[in-house]
Amino acid sequence: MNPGKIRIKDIAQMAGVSKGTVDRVLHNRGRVSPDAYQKVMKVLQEIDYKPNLIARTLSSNKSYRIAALLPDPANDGYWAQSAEGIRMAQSEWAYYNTSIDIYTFDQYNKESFKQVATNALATHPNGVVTAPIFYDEALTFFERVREQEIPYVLFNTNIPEVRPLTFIGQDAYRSGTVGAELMYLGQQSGGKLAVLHLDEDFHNSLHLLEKERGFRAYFAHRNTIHFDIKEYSFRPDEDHLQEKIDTLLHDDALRGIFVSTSKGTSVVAASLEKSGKKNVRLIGYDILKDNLKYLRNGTIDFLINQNPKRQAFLSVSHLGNHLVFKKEAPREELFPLEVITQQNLDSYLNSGIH
Amino acid sequence: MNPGKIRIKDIAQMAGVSKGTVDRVLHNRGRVSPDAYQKVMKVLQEIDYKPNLIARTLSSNKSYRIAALLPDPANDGYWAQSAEGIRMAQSEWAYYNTSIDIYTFDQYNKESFKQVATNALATHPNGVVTAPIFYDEALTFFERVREQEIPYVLFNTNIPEVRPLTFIGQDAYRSGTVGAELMYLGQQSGGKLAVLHLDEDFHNSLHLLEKERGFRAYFAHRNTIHFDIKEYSFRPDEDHLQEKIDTLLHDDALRGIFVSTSKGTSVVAASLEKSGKKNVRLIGYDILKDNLKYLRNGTIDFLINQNPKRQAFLSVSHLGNHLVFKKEAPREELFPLEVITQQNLDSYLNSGIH
DNA sequence: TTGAAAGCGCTAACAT
DNA sequence: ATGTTAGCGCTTTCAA
Repeated sequence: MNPGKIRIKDIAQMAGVSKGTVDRVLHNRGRVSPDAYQKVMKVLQEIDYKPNLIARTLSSNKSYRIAALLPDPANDGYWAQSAEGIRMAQSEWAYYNTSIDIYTFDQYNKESFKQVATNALATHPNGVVTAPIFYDEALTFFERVREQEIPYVLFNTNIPEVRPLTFIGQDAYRSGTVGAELMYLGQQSGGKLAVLHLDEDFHNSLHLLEKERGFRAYFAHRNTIHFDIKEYSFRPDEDHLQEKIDTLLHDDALRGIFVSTSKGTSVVAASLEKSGKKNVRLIGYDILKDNLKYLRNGTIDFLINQNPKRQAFLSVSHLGNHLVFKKEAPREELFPLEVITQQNLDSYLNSGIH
Repeated sequence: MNPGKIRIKDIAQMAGVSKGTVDRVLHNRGRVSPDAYQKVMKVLQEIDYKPNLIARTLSSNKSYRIAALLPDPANDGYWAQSAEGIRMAQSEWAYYNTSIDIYTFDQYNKESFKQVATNALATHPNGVVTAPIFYDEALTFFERVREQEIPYVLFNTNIPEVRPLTFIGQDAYRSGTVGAELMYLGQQSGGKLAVLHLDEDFHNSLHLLEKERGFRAYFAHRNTIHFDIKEYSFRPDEDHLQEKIDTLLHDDALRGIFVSTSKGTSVVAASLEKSGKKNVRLIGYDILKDNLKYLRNGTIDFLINQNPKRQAFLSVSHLGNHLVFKKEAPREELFPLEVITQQNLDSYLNSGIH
């Protein structure tokens, strides 16, 4: 049927040992004499052995449980998309005896994260995927996860110090330079620009700071361009938030606003639309329901897509491949910085996840 | 281990028959007494049996050959990327006893395609993936393929009439409107625009015509914008090609050029750079080596990414899943229309295929 | 018409 | 340290 295919049995024959020995060498299970080891390795080097993953999976007949921790998707379009990605992964991995348990926590409440994380860990999952939005709490959590030797994948926010199996996300600094580039496109130099962060825990959100740094660097490196760039940061539950944004829009010298979060984007867009100003460029993040109408009617000029659905989906994929198929996962996978405009929006909405 | 899972053995037990009988019922193989049939069906109706696809695949121990037909990647950056995608698919699917044979033909020679297609079909592959760039020849080819009941996937160029298992590509019309949008960004109305096709067989290339149609439609729908849009089409081996392009660039009223093919993009960029003109916007296709430097130095303003590598890779994936795992493939998968700029280019170059 | 059994390639437990 | 063997769930062949 498949003449070219080399099986463990064949390797054993070629090396003059038994299947068991080959298996031990392949998986570094030890209990192999140096002599036998050499013989097997020699054969392995000569041929390109590709294990039959189907047989491997069937044989080991293991089932895996992956715990996925993410902020509550209710009332939050961004995390809703992440959750959607996890759900797609669920049905995909069901074929491989791998289930994904979703644990959601309150994105505004660190205690809630700690609680949920403890619960998740108590079930002794075989792997963990998380969007570690609380820095300190994530550190202690992953210390415990690592103690139990459970592999874990991070998405959305990176914490390199915890050395995850994989990080899935974007380069925040470059994201900022892309924002700046889109801001400058066809514009004239001069006037004011605002960088606006709308986040619960801004000063702990390294990636938002990085976006801003990138945004500023773009202009700083071009000395023919001069903008007065101001930073504003607010909390979603801040008092008089809407008024504060209205006020900053009032400035007639304002030429553009770069909003670093998806939820901030629609909030600012609402104000901007209300103000009736046509000459303020607005750049924000993500293809969320709340953002769509503003992009369509031109209030938002560009969105940068962080692709939360795919981030979540791929996080599970990498972890699943690691557990089930023993494939090695990349240390990190940085998504492209997708620019969404009125005209290409639908092509993104209609495209699948694969 | 996996308590919820029902196996054929379990069904047999419940129905009071043997595994073999259940299998015969499941696959309508006949040779089952009405009585036994009833008993099995009754159980099947009560439970939700999901066959273990892994076991099925291993057991049937089939191997599959997929024939991939595409233009010769030598000296063509675009098709080189497609070929790269096929090669990645090769190593991916080698795990599943599925090999992919690559057949390349001369993209400027229909006879070559016919010849190669005949050769490929003569090997009786289990599936075919093709970029059907020659319309008429593709029609007759797929007629023969269908006669042999071999499933086939198209990518790059769609021919809906041949009803492929799946089409992988982009919406060419929308691609044109995206090009137009990028052309208009921050520009003032008035002046001339050029749509340039550089293709061997332009009038047979429906998708290039569609791009142009989309490009024009964008402006036609906005009656505040007025551009004089001219179409030029050349063959890559056309006499005095470079001079002709130089000439059209000479026009001082020219404000922008939309090039509908990837190879055309770098050709025009070379002329444009040489001309020293800074006020002509250039929009083209694809992240090819030849295009990169022009995007980096600002000669090319935007690229629209068709993602040939991923198109090819996914074509094989869908076909492979169909053959090996009996998964159903989507009728078509349209890729997002990705906008590539100076700043987000690297994020695309660095990102993987998954 | 039916049941029993071999086997797909790999893993892992079990003798030796 | 090494070889043998019993599965994993399904397909398919072979007796009965």
